[in-house]
Amino acid sequence: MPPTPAPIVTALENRGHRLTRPRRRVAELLADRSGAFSAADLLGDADRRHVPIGRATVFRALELFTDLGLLERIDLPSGDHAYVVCDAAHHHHVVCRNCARSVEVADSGLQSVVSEIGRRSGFQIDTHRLELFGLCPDCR
Amino acid sequence: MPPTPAPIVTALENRGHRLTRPRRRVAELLADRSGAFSAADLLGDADRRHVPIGRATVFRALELFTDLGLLERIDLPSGDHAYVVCDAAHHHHVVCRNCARSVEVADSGLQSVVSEIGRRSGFQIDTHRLELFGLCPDCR
DNA sequence: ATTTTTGCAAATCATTTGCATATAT
DNA sequence: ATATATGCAAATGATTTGCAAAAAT
Repeated sequence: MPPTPAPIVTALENRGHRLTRPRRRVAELLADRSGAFSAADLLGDADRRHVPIGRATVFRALELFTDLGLLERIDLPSGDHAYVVCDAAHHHHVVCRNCARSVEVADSGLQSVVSEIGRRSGFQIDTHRLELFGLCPDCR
Repeated sequence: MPPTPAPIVTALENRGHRLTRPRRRVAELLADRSGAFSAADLLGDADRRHVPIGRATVFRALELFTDLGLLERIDLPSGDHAYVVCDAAHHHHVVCRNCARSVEVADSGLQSVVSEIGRRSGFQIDTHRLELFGLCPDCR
């Protein structure tokens, strides 16, 4: 049985969630993924690798991991939902439209753009999402 | 029968789409909406006002209008899909998390943030989406 | 021992599709 | 006249739910 990625173990423990076998399995599947993927992709991985996990459990784990900040749920230009693994706290993702590879990017100056928009619009801005899509260096 | 909003009429004509009764009806429903709304919201409007339009037709009109740049499809923090009416060409939307009111905002300095990210990540960035959520002046 | 989590299958929800009919050009 | 668009009802696909059994603390 492959090892369960440490950050996931700690994140679960910190918030009093149980470290179950199915959650570990999902964590392993995630560890082998790079870039953006859908719930269906993960279900497919599990199937292909004969890792037994219930469909509902996968959805529940994705939701939990997202709450814990281990994943972020993004929306592709097509409108489909996808997930990306997160390392840092606040950041955004650039996703390759060809191979789905994704990298986290720092908030380079976005913060001031956001406050500028808040000022101009009169809104009190709580959240923002910046999603970027294009071609990664390899796919260019 | 209420008037069909002019920009919609011209947008359809320009691209050789037919100005049908159902599309006019959708256009009228849109005109009476402010802020972000879902396909279901619109279907609800039609129902409530006894405006007869098929469900499929509403979805098809929303897709068409989005292609024409009259609407933008956004994703709420909840992950639900929503639409907002667009005036300008390129812009982003701030959506009130309380009343769903939305306003378009200019690209204040975002362009340079995007190119900065492109440079740092090595990606060739084609598209980006910035969605902002918070409280509008009235809901604060 | 107790509480949380699982897995299944059924339910739900949004969106799409096929196709015969109606409508705009 | 002819191509396009509609409406229906059925299909699809993704995600969620209820609930009894299983596993983690």
